[in-house]
Amino acid sequence: MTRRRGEIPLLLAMTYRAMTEALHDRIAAEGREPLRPAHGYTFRLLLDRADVTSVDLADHLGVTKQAASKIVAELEGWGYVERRPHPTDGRARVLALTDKGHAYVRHADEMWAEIEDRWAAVIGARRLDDIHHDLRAYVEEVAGGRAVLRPVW
Amino acid sequence: MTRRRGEIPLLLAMTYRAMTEALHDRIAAEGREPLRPAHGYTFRLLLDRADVTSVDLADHLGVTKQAASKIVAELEGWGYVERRPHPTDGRARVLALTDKGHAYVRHADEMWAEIEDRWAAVIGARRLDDIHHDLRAYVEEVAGGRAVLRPVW
DNA sequence: TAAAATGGTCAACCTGATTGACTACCACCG
DNA sequence: CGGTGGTAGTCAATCAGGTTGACCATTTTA
Repeated sequence: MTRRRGEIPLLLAMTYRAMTEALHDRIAAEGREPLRPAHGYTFRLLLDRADVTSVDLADHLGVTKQAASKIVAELEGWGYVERRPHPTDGRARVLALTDKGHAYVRHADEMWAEIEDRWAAVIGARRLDDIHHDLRAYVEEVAGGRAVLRPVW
Repeated sequence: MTRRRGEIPLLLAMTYRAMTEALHDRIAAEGREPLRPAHGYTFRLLLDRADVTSVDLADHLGVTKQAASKIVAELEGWGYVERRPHPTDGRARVLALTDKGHAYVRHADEMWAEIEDRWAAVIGARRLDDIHHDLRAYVEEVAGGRAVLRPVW
């Protein structure tokens, strides 16, 4: 099949959209809280760093601190995240995953992995390695490694 | 670099997000109307089919007919789309691209192509062909070819 | 030919975001 | 010290894009 120049971005969107939908179907089937991508990106940031504040999160997600604060409030209400006093800065709060939060991340990772596996079953794991490499190359070399993850709207 | 299982969906999101941002920067730099992905998906549908109604568009975008109608109203206001009386159904209107709409699609295709080219410059056109093939395989074989394109959030 | 289904519009509301104003605290420089 | 400017976080108002629900006009079906 020949490729129309400029068609790739659309296919990326369709693929990611379909994968996200698959995940949300599973989350809904489990009767979980309506976790959105922003929540997932939040989890991932809290896993990577131990000193994250709301402002850091806002920056990471590419939203205002008010929006980030709302997300944190939701996650706190569901028991996935805690706000602890900052050790040295009396204004700030440090965000951290609770045990429940950690457990959820492991669970979500497994669901994503299974979704990815269905792709691997069609094209082969080797191909997926290549794609991984190529996507990283775009994000790092073309997009400058900026990891803003807010949804495309 | 070894690949963590389940990492691909996140990378897809980041890549698509970065590409979309690149496009929007260009659109903004040209001083154009704030066209969103939904507008682009609309153009593409109108290119493919000559008898599209608002309900068809709603279905294609995965939104309600009211939401689709608003999008059409915007595009009509900007002169990209026309609503013509339906030849046989007195209730319906047929949507069609104006000349300005067609010109914009050509322009947008070129912009997407250039964004894609920057990726090709890093990983090679051959790799991009493979990715094209693999993405299509996911969309068709795993996601069942459903082409709902509404944004992920 | 009456009843059900469909295309489209209007209006009210929901939600996730924004902007703007404000408080409390920190950091630096005189 | 101490005041001045910057920063973390909250509250409140508003916006934008979407939804639900009611409705009319037309078309399709029984």
